[in-house]
Amino acid sequence: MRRVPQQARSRAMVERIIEAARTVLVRDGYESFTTNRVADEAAVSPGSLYQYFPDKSALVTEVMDRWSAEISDRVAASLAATGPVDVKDPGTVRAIADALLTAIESDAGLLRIVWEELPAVRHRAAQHSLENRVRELLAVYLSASGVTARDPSARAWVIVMAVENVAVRWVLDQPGISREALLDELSAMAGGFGAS
Amino acid sequence: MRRVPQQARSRAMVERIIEAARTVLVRDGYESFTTNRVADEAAVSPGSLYQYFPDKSALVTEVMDRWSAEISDRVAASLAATGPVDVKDPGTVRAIADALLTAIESDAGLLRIVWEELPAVRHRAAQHSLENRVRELLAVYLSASGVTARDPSARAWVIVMAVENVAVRWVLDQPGISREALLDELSAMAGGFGAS
Amino acid sequence: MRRVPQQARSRAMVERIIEAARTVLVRDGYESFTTNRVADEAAVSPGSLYQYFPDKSALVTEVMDRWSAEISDRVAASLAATGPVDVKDPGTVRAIADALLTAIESDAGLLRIVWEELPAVRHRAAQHSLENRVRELLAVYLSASGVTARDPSARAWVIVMAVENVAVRWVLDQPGISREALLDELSAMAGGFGAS
Amino acid sequence: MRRVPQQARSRAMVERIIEAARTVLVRDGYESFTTNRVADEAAVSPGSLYQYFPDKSALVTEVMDRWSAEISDRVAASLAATGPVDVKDPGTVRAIADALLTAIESDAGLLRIVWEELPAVRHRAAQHSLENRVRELLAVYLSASGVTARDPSARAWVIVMAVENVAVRWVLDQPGISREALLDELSAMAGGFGAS
DNA sequence: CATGAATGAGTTTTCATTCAT
DNA sequence: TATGAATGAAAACTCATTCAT
Repeated sequence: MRRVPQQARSRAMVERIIEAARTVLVRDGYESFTTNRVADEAAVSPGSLYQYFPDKSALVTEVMDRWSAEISDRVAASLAATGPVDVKDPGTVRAIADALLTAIESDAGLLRIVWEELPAVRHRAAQHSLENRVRELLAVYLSASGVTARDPSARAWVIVMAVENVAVRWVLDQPGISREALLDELSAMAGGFGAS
Repeated sequence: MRRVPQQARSRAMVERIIEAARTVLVRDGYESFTTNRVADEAAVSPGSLYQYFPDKSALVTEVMDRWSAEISDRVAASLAATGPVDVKDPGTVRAIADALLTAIESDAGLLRIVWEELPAVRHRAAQHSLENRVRELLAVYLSASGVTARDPSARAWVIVMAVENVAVRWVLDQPGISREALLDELSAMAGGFGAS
Repeated sequence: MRRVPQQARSRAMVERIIEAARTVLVRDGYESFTTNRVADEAAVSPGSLYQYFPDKSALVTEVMDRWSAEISDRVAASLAATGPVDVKDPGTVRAIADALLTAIESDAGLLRIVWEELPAVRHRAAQHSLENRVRELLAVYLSASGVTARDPSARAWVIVMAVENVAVRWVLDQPGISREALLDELSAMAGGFGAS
Repeated sequence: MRRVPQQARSRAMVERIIEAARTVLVRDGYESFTTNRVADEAAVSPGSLYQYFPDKSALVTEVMDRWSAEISDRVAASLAATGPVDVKDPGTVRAIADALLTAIESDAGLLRIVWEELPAVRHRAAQHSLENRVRELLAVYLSASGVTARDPSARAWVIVMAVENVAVRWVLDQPGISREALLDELSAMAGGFGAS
């Protein structure tokens, strides 16, 4: 029998549980997300689950926190890969939207759960992390670019909401629009304000 | 004891149940939405409830169907009140967005439940009716106006999604932006495409 | 199939549950007193139990309330059977103690549970009903008789406690003392104060 | 690292555990008395606890045995301090009751748990040690004094029970009677028998 | 010996649904 | 048809106890 350091053992167990939670969430949906089912899926006893998470919602929160961290990482990675963001360039919005799409496309299953099944009230923080990420990114561009509006913060808010929600819906609803066409429209939408 | 025609009695009962369901949904949230509670609220026995609805989710579906019909009606009513929609007028988007806001503002409580608490999977049809309504309206404008795009249907889809989601989030999140400013931004967003 | 009026049906069920609770309490003790076990014993589903009692402790409370009412009734009945209580008569204490013994002897099983197993904190009211009963009865005698003390209320309290506890311990511990001898001692104890 | 003889280490561990058990019992009550909590409080692993105690109830028993030994010691100490017990002196009962009060007052917290929360069945021996102690003491006095009764052992039993229970209730219920008044009544009660 | 992670049967309670009346 | 008492499977969570290290 292999020697496994304690630390490693518990880490492995936590990982197994979180992984199982994610699986159950995506496979069965939030209404069927039971602590017992997660324990089953993780091949772990219900008691063990409660040694690492104070209650069911802590489990969900953890899954969501990880998911939002992943999104952030992926957005950052995509942007880095695209090269430096020139804040004056109207292509910026496109790059950001592109990065965002890349990030959320990678786990559409969980995206659907987060967006459509989780009771928002209970998980607002993690749920809005996407928003925050997009807001941060666009804020830089918007303030730097020549875009003007009577109420700049209103404009920023509207653009963030629009880009975020349209991107999510495109991934979830598969409306038969090409990725390129979508990006075209999104940058037109944000950039077009210039003419207003 | 007055004789009440069966048909009428049943109709009244169904109405009472649906009304109670809506009340419970808005007052207590979806997590506390139990068939027993609805029966209580309707002053009806649980057994009766099951005489008209095969299961709990049918009840929710019915509430949502009615709600989306109301939204449609209100949008139509608002537009009618504003006067005829001139399809060439860039003010059209503003009018539509205005009508949409008016419609959803009138029952923000239920809007929140529908948007943030209901498991979307089970009620996709009703939930998407808003989109369909807006899509129909904008489709007319977009096709008639000079707005051109490489992919007109993509453009329409994006605008619909953007307007709808931004409007809903504005109502639910109360982001401290005036109604007028919001409408300004929304029409700029849609209209701005012209320059693209 | 016999027609049973609703009212009668639920009454019967409540009775079955309370009876089962009492049985389980006496047979298995408080630590094994489970809602599921009570439901089993009553041949009723756990759900039914909760239709009549808000929680486990309400069940216990009900059993205890009934038990203390029974005790009261039996004490009253015994005293009535003995004939009128002459408040000046030193035999009064004996009569009261006798009545008390008769009352608690009739359900020594439950007496043991109440006295030795129930967490006092949670059921103080019902648990002290014996005390109250004894206090009331003796209060009349003590105030009317020539018994004097520097602090009459202290004397009353001491006698009540002594009679009550000694009687209970005699029933529960079966110390090999005859009923008559016990009554002799108790009245000597209370009456003897006269000489102090 | 200092070498600690095994024996000594185990003794220290046992002590720590028992001490922790007592603390938890008094601080949190019997319903919250869990082996894990005791282990925590003792800064010891649950596994270690089970190396010295076969199960939870053995732990409780040990705490109670120690407690009753302490009571005995304190009673003895109080009596010793008061001076020699003159077996003919009617003040003897007073001295004994006084000693008893002193003993149980010193740890009213644990007294309450023992008297009101612990399932008596499981710990009868320890719980009755108080009685035994008092019985022994009073037995000497009663047999030596001129007190006569038809059944002397019955009389002894009654007095022991009365003194013990009244003393305990006085400590736990705080009935607003002075210590002196209580002692007066107790000795009157026991001594008054003389007149019977 | 000591550890403490892991266990899993068991606890209280809920609620969608049924069915005899 | 309407009732509502009854159901019972299942949920979240606990805790005395074990055993590999």
